[in-house]
Amino acid sequence: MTKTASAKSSKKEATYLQTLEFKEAQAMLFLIDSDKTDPSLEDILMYTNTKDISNAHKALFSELSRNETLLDLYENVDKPLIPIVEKMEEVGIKIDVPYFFSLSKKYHEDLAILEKDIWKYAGREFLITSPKQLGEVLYDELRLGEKIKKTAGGARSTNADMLDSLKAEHPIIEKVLEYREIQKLLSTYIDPLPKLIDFESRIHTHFLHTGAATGRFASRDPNLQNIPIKTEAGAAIRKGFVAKDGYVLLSCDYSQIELRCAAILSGDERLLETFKKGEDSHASVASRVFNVPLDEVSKDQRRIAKVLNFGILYGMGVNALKDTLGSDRKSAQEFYDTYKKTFPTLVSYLEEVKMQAKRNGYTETLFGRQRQLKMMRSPLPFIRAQGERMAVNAPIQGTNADIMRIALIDITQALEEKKLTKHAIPLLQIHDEFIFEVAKGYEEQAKDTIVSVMEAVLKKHKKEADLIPILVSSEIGSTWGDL
DNA sequence: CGCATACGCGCC
DNA sequence: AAACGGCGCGTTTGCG
Repeated sequence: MTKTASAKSSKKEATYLQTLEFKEAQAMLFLIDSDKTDPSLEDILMYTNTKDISNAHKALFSELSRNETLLDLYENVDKPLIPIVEKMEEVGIKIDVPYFFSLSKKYHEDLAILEKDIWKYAGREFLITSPKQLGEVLYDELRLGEKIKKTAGGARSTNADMLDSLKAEHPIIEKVLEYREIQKLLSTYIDPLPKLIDFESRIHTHFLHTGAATGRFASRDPNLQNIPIKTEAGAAIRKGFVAKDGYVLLSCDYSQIELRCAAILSGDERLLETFKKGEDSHASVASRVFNVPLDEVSKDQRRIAKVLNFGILYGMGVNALKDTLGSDRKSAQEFYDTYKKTFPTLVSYLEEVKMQAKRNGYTETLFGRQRQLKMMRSPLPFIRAQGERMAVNAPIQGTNADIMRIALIDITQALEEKKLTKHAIPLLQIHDEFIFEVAKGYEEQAKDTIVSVMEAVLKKHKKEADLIPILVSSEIGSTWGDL
């Protein structure tokens, strides 16, 4: 059997010769204890106090069977998902290798120029990739920055936020930021990815179905869930992910899914209403918080509402709000208070989640997936606060993750029923979206099938939660960058 | 030399 | 002071 499966599938020697039995055991253990992310064989044997995977599997199934909800999740969601995800890994996604090479050449040249510029400004050569050395140059030698935030380890921070605030003080800053961006793209994506291709120029990630404590997948070796998109230089990388000849790429993503989950879980009427009406949710929230008509919401008001919306999902405090908005403490506090006053049911829901987490030691998603949060009972206030933030986020992120899992199963079934299995093939899952490879001529049929299945997940599996429309937007293109 | 850690940063 | 949830991964640095 897979004796060879390395202990913690350690970075270097990860062997992925994992049996179905092992993966099922992982899935069961993860449903029982969300902290057992990507459990190793040893973890599983240890937990079940058994000597082989077969007995461990039996033991886990027997324990899982004592909880109807978790057993249901296992039988109908996590277990059937295993072969589906395995198939996605096997298929992989094609990349345009010559294109990656040309990007590499260009960016390495850019990098060399930036390096020279930076050394010139610094008055000496140093390792720009070393935060320690960069800190010495900026803060000791060039004497930039008055009040420098410290890192967790006590060093003067040189992160992008810090550098941004120093931009006006010295031209070296902008160059360093550029250098960092290009260096990141080269070393993490552009240069490593082409080394990973198979005979068809396809690369194969490994999805960890027990990868994140909330129920999300993780993607590893390589991680294809963090391919750049934000900056122009980064987005260029997505153009290197392509459909094979005769096919196109199709992306289908849930829009505002986490905020919709928050609306459903909380039952907050005002939040639900913005989705019922199909409004731009950030603008709509802005209109309510700032008490202005929807069509008079300013750009800045919308921006603030967006930060508030996201902040709520993450358990953000006033301090973080202030930093994110770049505003003063007083107005941050006002925004925060007004938001809470505007969505009282949402706030009381979040309080309820924290209390439940403290009482039970775990949170639950809409579908009953648990996240363990024993830390809620810690004597240390900081740990408890951290637990509260996790507690607030876990049901929201986790419900989204459940919906994605169920959607993938339903999509697979629908494609089989419509005889589209060979013409529309799922390649990637990226938390709120799927990427498919679709045969030319089948674009519309595949898109319609997938979108309607995705939009129907809640009303099909959770009728009582069918409160607002769940919308999916889709794009078709010959490269990922076109989506 | 390999390994763990700190730091930083890519994505949702 | 401490920073808003969930991940994976690159480079540097110090250690055994």
